[in-house]
Amino acid sequence: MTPASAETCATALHADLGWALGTVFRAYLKASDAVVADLPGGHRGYQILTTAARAVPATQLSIAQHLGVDRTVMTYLLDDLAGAGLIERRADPADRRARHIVATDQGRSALADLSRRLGEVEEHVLVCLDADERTALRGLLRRLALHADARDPVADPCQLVADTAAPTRPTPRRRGRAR
Amino acid sequence: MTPASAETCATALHADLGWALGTVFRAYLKASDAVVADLPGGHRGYQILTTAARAVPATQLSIAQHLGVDRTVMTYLLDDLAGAGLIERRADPADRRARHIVATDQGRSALADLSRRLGEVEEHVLVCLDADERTALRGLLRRLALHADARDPVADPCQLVADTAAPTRPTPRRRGRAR
DNA sequence: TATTGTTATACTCTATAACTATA
DNA sequence: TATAGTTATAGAGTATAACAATA
Repeated sequence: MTPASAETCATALHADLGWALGTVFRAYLKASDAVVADLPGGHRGYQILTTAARAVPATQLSIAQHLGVDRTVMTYLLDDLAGAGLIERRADPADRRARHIVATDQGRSALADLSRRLGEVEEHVLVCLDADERTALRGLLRRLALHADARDPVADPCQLVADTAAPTRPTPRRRGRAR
Repeated sequence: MTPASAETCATALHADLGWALGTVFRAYLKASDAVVADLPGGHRGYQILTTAARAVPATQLSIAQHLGVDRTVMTYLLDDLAGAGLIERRADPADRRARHIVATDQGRSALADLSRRLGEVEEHVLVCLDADERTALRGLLRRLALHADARDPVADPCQLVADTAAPTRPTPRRRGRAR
């Protein structure tokens, strides 16, 4: 076991927002895995269920987009949730191509239980922050998420990095056999 | 196009820390994709490079653990980074099983360029927050990430959800053919 | 015997393409 | 013609298992 481990690596990356986001996100997923383990679709199943329990029904496509899921994957996820009796697909009277996703009574009661337990997990993930800091973080993340959700196109970053003078070489992203 | 879209769905999920984290993380990945597109390993390649550029060298395994990557995947990632001339594997004099990962000169100059451009992307992702809020968010996320990084085992959540009275049914997590 | 790193393989997950039905 | 949803399939990504070298 080399001495160069935890805090060394951490300090190296502490300025990287991407690393912090990824690490916290992974920690959340890991901490909440047990709660959603028996739910079809896991974490995404829970988020679908949350959307489906709302008063105003959303279509498969709109849910997929706002959850960052491909629409073909959404089909499978909904198949499983419907198979478990948690959601239903209903024809959109205004557009017979689309389906409204609504939670069943069973889905709502499952959601209530899951929400309570995930709330506990969230607090546990934030355990090293005090009450004010937790509120602040939740608020900031929520604003960022809503902002990102609103303007999905993400046009600007393309301009930001328009001067893409390849920093290394145009490696085709896939591993090479060499050693 | 149904009226139930963006803000409807968003309000439904705004209380969910997991959704916010995932959405912001995806937004970051999307915004920074172009910057790391030509770097072997993409985002993870960048984080490995950051670690490799530090004064105190880290081993493959320690990097893998702190980046949430399987050690077998780390081998491939390092193969590509080494193939591009950005990092080197050096024998750990204290333990000849382990390899120290160090950045080459080329790797350091590539890292400098990438860091600058990723910094711009980060600011762009945080564009809807003012300066104080950005600092606050970075600080809070950093503390959470360091905390999660320090105690990887994540023992507590298992106790938190010890009373796992399956909320739905023990679905084997995989999709069923039924419709 | 346990651990680091490597390799091959099997597996999971995702996305592409093609199709149906609506608009 | 374009869009919502479905399906099959190919492809990317991941992890398991087995191995070699070292502790």
